[in-house]
Amino acid sequence: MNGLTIHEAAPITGWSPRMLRYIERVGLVEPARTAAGYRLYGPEQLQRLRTLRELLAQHGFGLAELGFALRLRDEPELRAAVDQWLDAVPERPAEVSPDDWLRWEQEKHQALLAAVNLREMEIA
Amino acid sequence: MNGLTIHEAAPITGWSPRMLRYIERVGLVEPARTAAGYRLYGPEQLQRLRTLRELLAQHGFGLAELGFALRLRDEPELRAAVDQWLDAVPERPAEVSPDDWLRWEQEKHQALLAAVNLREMEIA
DNA sequence: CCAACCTTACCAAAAGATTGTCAAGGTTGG
DNA sequence: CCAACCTTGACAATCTTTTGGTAAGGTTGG
Repeated sequence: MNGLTIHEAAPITGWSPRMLRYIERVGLVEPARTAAGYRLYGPEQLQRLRTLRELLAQHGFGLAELGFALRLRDEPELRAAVDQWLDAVPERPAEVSPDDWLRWEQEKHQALLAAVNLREMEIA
Repeated sequence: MNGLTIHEAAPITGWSPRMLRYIERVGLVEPARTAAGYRLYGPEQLQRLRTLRELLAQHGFGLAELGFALRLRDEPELRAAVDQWLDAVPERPAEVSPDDWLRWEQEKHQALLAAVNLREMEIA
């Protein structure tokens, strides 16, 4: 039996047994298992669980956010989509010429009508 | 008046005025302002708001998660802390020698006692 | 074999995120 | 100046996430 059971690991790490299972389901800190399926927390896992407490406490975020950060590094497609959206047009809207703005103003009413049409299409 | 007001931008983007303010508070899509403080949505913001709809719908996550991804790129300290935690010991716990495991087993009882002491210190 | 563990799977309370609505007040175009 | 916008802020309904508990059943050490 090379590791601590969930009820032994709980008081050491500061998490409840319930939360240790939850943390595992989110994908952070996955302990080894015995042949029968019992969780076994080794030194690495215990250390990780302790630092996890500090990490969440010091910067103000939760398990969901950290789980999302994990997804971002595990799923390249997701990472790419998010990065692409975040990278888009962060610059000042100053490079638009007066002509463009004029055209924009003229198309404003048109755009509103288009939106109404879109709404109707969604309803139908 | 180079841009759409919040009630004009709403039907075009598919978000409600309330949500446009919420999206701004999360840090995604911040429109320009008039001297009096009125929000002005330009072509970039409108495009961003439309793609935001798709992004959230296609991959299953919400504004909070995307807001956290934004924080990760805006706050280097946060990024470093999260990366450091996620990078830690992802390898199999197979490199531990039997001697180490023996020592670990012997220290197990000791660790539990230490945990109890810690608990008492927190209470006091 | 039995007491004391462990497992998964639910139900539900507490907390947080999302969304609407309303109130009090400032801005603007005619 | 007035109607029709806009602003921020607060309260609240709703939905999801977080957390605890409990039930039904398998595992283990003595």
